[in-house]
Amino acid sequence: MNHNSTPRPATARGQRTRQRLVEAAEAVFGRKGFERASISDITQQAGVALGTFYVYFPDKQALLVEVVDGLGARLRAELARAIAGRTDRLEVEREGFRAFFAFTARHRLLYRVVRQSEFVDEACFRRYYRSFAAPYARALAAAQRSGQVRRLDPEVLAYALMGITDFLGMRYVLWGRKRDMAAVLDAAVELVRHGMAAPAGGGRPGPAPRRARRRTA
Amino acid sequence: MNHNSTPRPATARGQRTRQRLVEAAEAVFGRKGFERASISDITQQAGVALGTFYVYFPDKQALLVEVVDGLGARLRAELARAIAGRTDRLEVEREGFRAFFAFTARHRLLYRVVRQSEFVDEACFRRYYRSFAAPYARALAAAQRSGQVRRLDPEVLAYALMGITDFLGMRYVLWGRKRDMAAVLDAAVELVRHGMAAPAGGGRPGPAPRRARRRTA
Amino acid sequence: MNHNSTPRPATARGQRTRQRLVEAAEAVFGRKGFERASISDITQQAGVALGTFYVYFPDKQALLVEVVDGLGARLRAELARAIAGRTDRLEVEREGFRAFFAFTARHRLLYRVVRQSEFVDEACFRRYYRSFAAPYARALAAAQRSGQVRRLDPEVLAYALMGITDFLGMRYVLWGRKRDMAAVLDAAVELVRHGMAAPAGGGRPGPAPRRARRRTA
Amino acid sequence: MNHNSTPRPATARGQRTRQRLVEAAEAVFGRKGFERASISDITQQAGVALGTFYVYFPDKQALLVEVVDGLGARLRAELARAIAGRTDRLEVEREGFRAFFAFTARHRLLYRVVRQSEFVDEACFRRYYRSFAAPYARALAAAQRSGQVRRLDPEVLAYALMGITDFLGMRYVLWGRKRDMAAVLDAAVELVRHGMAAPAGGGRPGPAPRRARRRTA
DNA sequence: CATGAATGAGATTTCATTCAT
DNA sequence: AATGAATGAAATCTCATTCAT
Repeated sequence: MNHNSTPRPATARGQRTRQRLVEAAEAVFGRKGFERASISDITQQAGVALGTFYVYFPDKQALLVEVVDGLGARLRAELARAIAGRTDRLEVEREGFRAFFAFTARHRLLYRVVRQSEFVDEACFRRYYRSFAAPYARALAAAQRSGQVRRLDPEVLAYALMGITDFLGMRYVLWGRKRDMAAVLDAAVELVRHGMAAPAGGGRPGPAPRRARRRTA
Repeated sequence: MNHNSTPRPATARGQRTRQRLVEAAEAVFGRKGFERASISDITQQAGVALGTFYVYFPDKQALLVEVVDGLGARLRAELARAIAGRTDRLEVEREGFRAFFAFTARHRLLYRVVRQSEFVDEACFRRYYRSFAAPYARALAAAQRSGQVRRLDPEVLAYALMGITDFLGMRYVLWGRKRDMAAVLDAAVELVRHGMAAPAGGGRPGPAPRRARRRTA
Repeated sequence: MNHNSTPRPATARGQRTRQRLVEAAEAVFGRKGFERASISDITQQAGVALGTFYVYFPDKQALLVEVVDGLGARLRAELARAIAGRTDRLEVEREGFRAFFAFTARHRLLYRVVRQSEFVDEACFRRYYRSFAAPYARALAAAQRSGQVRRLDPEVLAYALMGITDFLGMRYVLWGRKRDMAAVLDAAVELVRHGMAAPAGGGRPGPAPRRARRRTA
Repeated sequence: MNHNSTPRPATARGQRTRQRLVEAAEAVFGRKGFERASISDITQQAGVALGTFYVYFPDKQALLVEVVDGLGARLRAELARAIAGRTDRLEVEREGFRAFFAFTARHRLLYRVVRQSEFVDEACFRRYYRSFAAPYARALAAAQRSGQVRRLDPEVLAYALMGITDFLGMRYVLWGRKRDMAAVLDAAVELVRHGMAAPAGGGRPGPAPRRARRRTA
């Protein structure tokens, strides 16, 4: 599943140069956007000459694909680490959300880079989301079989949960600094656990929405 | 630089020309994407000379902003029409989802246009989502006060619900033709209503995920 | 000697509009330079519509010519007023210098407008300077005949004196605010009167350069 | 915006190309004027592709500045050569005038280039004149201390002398072919030496203005 | 491997001028 | 007389890509 056409560099020096370019591209694509980022921006950021780019990549698009695929892989690894060993599905959801927000906070450009790919290489863009959705749906299906999770189409459920995470990350990690992420996390998990319908007998004015118990940043 | 340098046209003829440009831009941006669409593409589509563009807009970006704002206004109007007169909050959610999917299906290209704006005029992009989130959160808060909706931070709830809709629209309206939207709608509403936790006593292998009762396309 | 081709407007309203355009052009040409000033800049400054320009002038160049000719005429009139009735040639020089500096201070854009014409209509540019030089040279020749002025080619003398005035105006009226113009005037007149050779017997360190007796700005 | 965005070329080939562009610009700016000269004119004259221009200069303005600065440096060098070794101040003035006229005659078009800079980069324009005025004034001050020159503010004197040269150059080198430059030179030097006041006892009709003894072209 | 000069197609943008009203 | 919409030629500037070293 190698989606670009240039072979891996033969020498260790080449490996390093290539890596520098990928990292530079992540920063530059995130900052300026794909179209506005020039190859020259990237090579300057990487500290190599312009022509060096074409030693490693056939064109700008290939580099974006590599960056997006790489970001996806890293995020998947981080999520796997966060939920490793847990069996309670709602625990898993909570820790998955938390890990995603943390990753987003550390890589604030992630969204922009991934989203750019929609207009450059749609296959890459879809692959990104599918690479999360597929195992997610499988895990949800397993949890349904074990009776932990309501019987809904697992793929629909997976995309719905990803949508929640994505939008809350955008709104509260990327845009907002005003709000305690722990409260957002609690609210999201509560929604996911119980749905938005008020608990039975809840017609009378209840207490104010639960505020976060400070747990983590 | 000057955000108000092009005044509204003084004559009816000017109004018409301007409108032609906006409509042409919707088509061209949707078809080619913002960056790949040239001013010349737009003026050709509109049937006017290249220079005419600059009579009405300072640059391509200004036109994108106008298109995105207009699109948001139309979608908001459609949503308002869809839920008009309904009082049951979960009915409102269902009809809102349905209307959103229908709108998306009719303007599949414009989904892309909105997303492109993130890299062109981020304020416009955020404004787009906020213009939905703000009234959404207010409506949810009202439904909480009337005891229909669980007490969660209304804005968080609004963004979570928008995330669900957005991702399901992307996955099943834009990408997938394979699946019956009614089933997706049902699953989403069920999730929203009850959450994902299995109903009490649901340990035994239940029936397969519910398939949609055919209602709408 | 009408150097442009459009006839005078027939109505009083037309006269006024035309005059507004000339005045606007003076300001705009001075501020932005001829090439960077657009017809639209001028008509906006004048408060008329774009098309109105072509009612009165065949093109931008004709307007510059009119502005330059007009400025020359006004300056000549002012100089004539300043020296009227004086017979002592050095008095005349002093008052001429003074009037020029005063005019320049009031019309700081004069230089820029006149100088622009060199690249637009060289005939106009030369005419500007010749219209000063010719009577100047005649007056100097007369003063030579009456024994007031050293016998040098009067035209050379005229251009030399104009050069002095022009450069001192540029340096001290346009660029510099640090210096008292009266001192500059005194120094210029002293140079013109006696030349720069030190007075006989002036080998020893003389007094510091004469400072201006405050007379006028 | 970035005034240093184009670094010096790294290779000898680059140096040569850059130099070719500067020389082409001198020719083209002189021939057509700054505004009427297009980048394409310059690159064609230099025999390189259009895009090559932007490898070495951020815009046309930067090239003009380079041309003007270079021109000033060359003229200063020529003046320095012309007066080297002379101690008599009036000899220095005469030789300076002569060198200036000769330079102007050889680079008649570049006179225009310098003047254009006023409307493109005023700092450059002022720098041009100041770079002559400052050492000129210092030299005059020294000559005053040694008793050769009348005590007048040296900077005023410098600008006055530059004005004389400039206007005589314009009138007799650029415009006029009718007159022998040696006569102009003589008259200028005589004015500078003695001033315009008639010598004592000069009331009677003297001889006609001295005609040039043929010395130089 | 690495370099950076060179290219030229293509995009944006400006604006003098025309013209129907 | 006055208007302002419309034009399209021409200019500037960008940049992915090639290539000789």
